[in-house]
Amino acid sequence: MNKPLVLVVEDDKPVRNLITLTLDSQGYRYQSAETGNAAILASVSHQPDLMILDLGLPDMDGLEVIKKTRSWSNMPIIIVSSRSDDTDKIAALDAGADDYLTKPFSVDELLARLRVALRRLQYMRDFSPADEAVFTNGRLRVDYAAGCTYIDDEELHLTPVEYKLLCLMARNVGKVLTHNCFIKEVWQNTLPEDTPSLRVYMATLRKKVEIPLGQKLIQTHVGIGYRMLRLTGDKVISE
Amino acid sequence: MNKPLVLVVEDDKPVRNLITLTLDSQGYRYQSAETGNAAILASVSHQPDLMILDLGLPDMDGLEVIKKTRSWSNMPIIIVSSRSDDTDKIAALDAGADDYLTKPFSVDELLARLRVALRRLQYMRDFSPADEAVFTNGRLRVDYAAGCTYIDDEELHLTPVEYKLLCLMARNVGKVLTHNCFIKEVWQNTLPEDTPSLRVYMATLRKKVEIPLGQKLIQTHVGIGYRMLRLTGDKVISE
DNA sequence: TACCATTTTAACAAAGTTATAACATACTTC
DNA sequence: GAAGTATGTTATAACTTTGTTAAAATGGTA
Repeated sequence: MNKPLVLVVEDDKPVRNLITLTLDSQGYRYQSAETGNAAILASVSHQPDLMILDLGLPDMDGLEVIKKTRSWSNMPIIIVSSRSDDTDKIAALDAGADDYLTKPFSVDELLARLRVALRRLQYMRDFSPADEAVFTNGRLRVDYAAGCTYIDDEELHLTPVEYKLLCLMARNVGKVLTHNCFIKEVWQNTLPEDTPSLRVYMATLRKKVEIPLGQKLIQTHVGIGYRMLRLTGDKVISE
Repeated sequence: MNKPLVLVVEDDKPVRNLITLTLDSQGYRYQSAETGNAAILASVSHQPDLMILDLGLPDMDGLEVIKKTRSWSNMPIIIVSSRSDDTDKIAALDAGADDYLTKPFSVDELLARLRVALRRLQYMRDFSPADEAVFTNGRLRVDYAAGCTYIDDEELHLTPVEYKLLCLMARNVGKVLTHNCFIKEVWQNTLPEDTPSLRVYMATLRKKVEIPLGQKLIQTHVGIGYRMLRLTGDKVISE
């Protein structure tokens, strides 16, 4: 998980600031909401990794927020509340919250409990049925979950860059991708005027993929970029 | 989960009784231990679903119990302790505990937090790849329940880390696992510092496993990670 | 304390990957 | 059709990652 996104739901500004500043200093990304409705909206649209939720919100009870969120998500929810009563804690936990801290709380403890939740989340993601997503195009097959590429049932050995390029084109079959698009995706944020290696990689990819396939797969668009052709079943003789 | 089994580790008899009686009344099965060593023994041999752990034990620090348990299990651990200091909480949570209650605690809150942990456990079991008790790949066999590894019927002696690495790959046969994936799983809470040890372990694992097998099992994906190959064993009788 | 097994660190060799250059070929424009 | 530009190809060098070994730290145990 690269910089987890935490949704902070808290109407009291000083407390909210305390939390968000702390999160920021620890390298987390965050987003905040002051009301229950805003929280639900934000959690649906931004899909945060975790929610820190105050129970006393102006527009609706925190319990409602938990229940609504749980109707579609299993994201960890950590309650931070001034209600220290047992019944409140139990109600929140049973409604689907993962942890409950009573105000005033220690920032360090909050961080520790946040780490616990994220650790578990990571574990669940690692072990949950990884996207069985497999891309197929003619006899070419890319197994994203396994990180492997096949032609028929022969495995292709691709270097990381080659694999990334192929995936990028696979996820956009039929579309022309510009040079900049490739460079941005594969070489992240390096200098934009560097295309010579892209050509080299295309050459090796073609050698590795088109030769065993026996047909053209990567099409050049002069002055623009490249695209992967959509292959039909067995043999295609195009162009 | 039919009647979850809870391991209660607590040397103070009245508290222990309070907890176990409560568990009993709620329909949980339980087992108790008064010392750290007894706890570890019990958790290995009886494989409880969850552990309730007091940090102040006569023979060893509770932190040690957490760490030892975490070296082979991901069972939920709920701390119940009289130490209310932040640093104690943080140390325990970072060592692998899932929750932390300070004495005196409310029985009802403990039960609620227990339900949270079990709820999550259930979810994880539902979604984790069908946990077979024994993994077989060609002539390699890993008995998860017993924690043993065999080639043909010869037992392999693996250190804890080696065993974990092998299990991780076994549970993901055919998939490429990234370095980070290994580090997160095996070294739990250490940070994304580059771990040269991983390479060393792979080397020893290969020596221990591939040599007696007589074939390649662990494949390197440069710049990415490793994966275990699915072997088409000679000795496989049926699918 | 000293011993043992395990884990981590360090150093270097080996292997694999990526970038660069040089040249060949194809394409576009006029 | 020629000039100029863009792309394809190949080889090589620089670089990064990985494998391997040994030694040092760690931690548990008698």
